Amino acid sequence: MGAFTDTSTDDRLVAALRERGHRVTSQRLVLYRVLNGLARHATAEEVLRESAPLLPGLSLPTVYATLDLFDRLGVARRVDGAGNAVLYDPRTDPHHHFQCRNCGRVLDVEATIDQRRLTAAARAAGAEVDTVDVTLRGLCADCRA
Amino acid sequence: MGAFTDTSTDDRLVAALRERGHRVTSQRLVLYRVLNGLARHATAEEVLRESAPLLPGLSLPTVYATLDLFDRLGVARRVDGAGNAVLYDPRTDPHHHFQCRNCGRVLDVEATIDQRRLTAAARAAGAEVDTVDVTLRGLCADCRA
DNA sequence: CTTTTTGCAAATGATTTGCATTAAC
DNA sequence: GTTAATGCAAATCATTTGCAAAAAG
Repeated sequence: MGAFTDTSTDDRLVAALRERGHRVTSQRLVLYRVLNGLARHATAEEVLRESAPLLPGLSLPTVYATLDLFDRLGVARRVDGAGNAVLYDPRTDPHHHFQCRNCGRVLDVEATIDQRRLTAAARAAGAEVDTVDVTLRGLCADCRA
Repeated sequence: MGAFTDTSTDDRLVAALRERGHRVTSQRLVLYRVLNGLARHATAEEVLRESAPLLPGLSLPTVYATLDLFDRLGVARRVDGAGNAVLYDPRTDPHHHFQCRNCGRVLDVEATIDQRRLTAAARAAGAEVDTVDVTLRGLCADCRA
């Protein structure tokens, strides 16, 4: 069995797609497996590169559309890298990110914050908050050396 | 006296420039006054538009370079808008941002968080943290209607 | 004088769009 | 059958780069 062919998590994607009336396509299934198989933040280009052998003819516009759909469905997270390409994160559990100012690398930060005062302040301004993204910036271990 | 000609805050910029060995130029002074005069998040294009009458011949590359310098000097903040153009924020006091998923507008969030556990987690991974950016996302008051 | 900063024109590169074709349902 | 999803080629657009001229110290 090759890499990125595990189907054990398909159910979550299929359920999310059906719930919102989206179609279940082979592109969506494969991209979902690939992103989860990579188990790290990846760019659309990287996901395409890993998926191409499994889906001949797969195009970059489809990868972008699909990964953005995953973000909207809540089965992946879009991570906006300052200036750099957008990353897609297979993790959907609570965590945050550190981005190196020098090399651009993004690391997971295994800590959460109390968001109540933040969301309360935004709600006071009439806004409806659905996510809170926290990005720490600085120098990673490698770039400090 | 026209708009954006107040010189009362020049000292802060001049001190920051001198401290790091950068030159004091009319472009830097004017852009700093304009950004502070706008008193809100602005794109490089917007800053150029407001500054052009005061600095004939001012170019967009200079505006980008200058605003990024302000961010590095700590006299302004760079705010990365998801997908949209980067914004530059004249405020440097502690606050966070809300960005509308629909119209892209960025609002200030007048609340702070306890960053200790976040920075501790990043430091545990060998990283040196210098800033913590928090962005809330959702729908603004206008777009909810 | 020396070195940084600027302006201009052109390049870059990630992301998106229009449209005809294909595949889900 | 209908409608959404895909692939392709081309467009978009914020941002950056190379380089000669101008300005700061």
